[in-house]
Amino acid sequence: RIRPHPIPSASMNAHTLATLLHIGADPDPVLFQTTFTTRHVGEKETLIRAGDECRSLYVVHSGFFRSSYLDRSGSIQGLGFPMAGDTLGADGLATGRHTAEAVALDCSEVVVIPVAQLTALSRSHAALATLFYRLISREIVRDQCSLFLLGSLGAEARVAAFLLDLSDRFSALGYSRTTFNLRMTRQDIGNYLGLKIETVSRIMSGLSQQGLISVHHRAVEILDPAGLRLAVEDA
Amino acid sequence: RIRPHPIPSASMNAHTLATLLHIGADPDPVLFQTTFTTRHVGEKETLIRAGDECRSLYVVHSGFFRSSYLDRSGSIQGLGFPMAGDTLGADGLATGRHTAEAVALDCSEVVVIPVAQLTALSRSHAALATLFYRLISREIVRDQCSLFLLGSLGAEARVAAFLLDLSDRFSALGYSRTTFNLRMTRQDIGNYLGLKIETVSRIMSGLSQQGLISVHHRAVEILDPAGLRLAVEDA
DNA sequence: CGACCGTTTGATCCTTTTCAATCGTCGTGG
DNA sequence: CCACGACGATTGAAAAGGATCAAACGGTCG
Repeated sequence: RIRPHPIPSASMNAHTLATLLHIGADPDPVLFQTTFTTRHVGEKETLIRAGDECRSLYVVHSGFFRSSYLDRSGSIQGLGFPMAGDTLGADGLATGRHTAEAVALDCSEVVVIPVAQLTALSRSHAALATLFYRLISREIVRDQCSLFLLGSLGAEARVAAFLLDLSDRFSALGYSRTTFNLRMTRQDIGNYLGLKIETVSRIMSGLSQQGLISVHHRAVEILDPAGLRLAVEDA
Repeated sequence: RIRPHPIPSASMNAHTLATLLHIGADPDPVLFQTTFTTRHVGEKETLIRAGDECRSLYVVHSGFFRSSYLDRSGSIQGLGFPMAGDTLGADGLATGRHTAEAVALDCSEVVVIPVAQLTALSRSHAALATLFYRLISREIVRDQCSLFLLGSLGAEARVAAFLLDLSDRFSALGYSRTTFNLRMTRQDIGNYLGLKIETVSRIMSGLSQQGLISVHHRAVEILDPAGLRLAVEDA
């Protein structure tokens, strides 16, 4: 599906990028001089395909993605739902080829960081090198949290934790902490949490009946955050 | 437990490090000049504690580790069993504090890469920057594979995949691909695979009865690698 | 030799999956 | 504008997979 209108292209300086990433950076003039281009990604468009050569990293500027790992045998494992400030493609640096794919669930915009610039800029400016290392390391922390979710928590706790995580992230971006629309399908949630979609649906209903949330398809309202946190803990 | 004899300390140049990591590097003379110190870690000694300030990354030179994520509520999630060539501590770069701990299961030796040198060397030598980025990115790939294990595979498949992974890694280090001793307890395996120790034990016995492996406590022999791979696939 | 720690095995319970059917919503075309 | 069709979501009942509880076994170290 080709976008009918010209693809908007803009640029962003490194200091703004650091702000977007919530990574504190000294107001080094070089950070203002260094700019990256941004790229538009249409809804349902695949930004990164598994097996692709890794030419750039991407930092989400706006929009919403789904990233997932594809096994040769066809089964899929959701890895996360990156949104503004999150990084895409850091898995590709290791071997030069991406192992995970990234699809936009919303019309989105990403900051493009060519790998060539990654090393070139690391070389010229220590502040940028630090920025990049933190960027990539954050992916590790995020993945390890997900591992904890999948390995140690029961189904209800996983869903509760998932909703609380979304709540926090939306809130951090200035959206409502309590009321939001899920951009992903139940299938996507299931793939991410290691649950079948019936289970996800059932547990959503269960949390609703407990009065912790209110759900209508993709519209979610968090009624009792403390209660949800409790549902995560005691599992 | 204090080691009674003096702690051996040596150094390793960056080219040797790149070789250890199986990361191809041009024989740049600067790689030979740049050296890192190594550090001994005694059996059961904790190299990295969750919450510690992140001063260095470590690359395992010899030995065997267990790394795990600790939740505030006390529950634990195994993250992996790093051995020679694997990296420890890359989670700490994001915030400056480690979120995961690393314990030596064997008497081990690690190459120390101070974070200060990480940026300094990235600045002076592009080849080293590339090396470091690959190093850290590889952790992401590894974690994402684990996510797939936990999210998409059943208990038997997880154990089978775990054994095959160990087999590959031991083989890559020059040890036997078919016969090896597990350095970790069933509990450690369970924490890593998101299974209870009884389940791990039962499945080991099951694989043994199917003639795929032979187990006696921690001594494992892989009798039918293809069969094991099959056990991973069809789950 | 005896105590302890890690492992194995069995029986039962609980959670999640599976299979199946229905409902609701949105988009399309009559 | 309404009807239809497609897809996603929900719900129920039965089955499977792990967890839990409980007990015994085996090796190691004092």
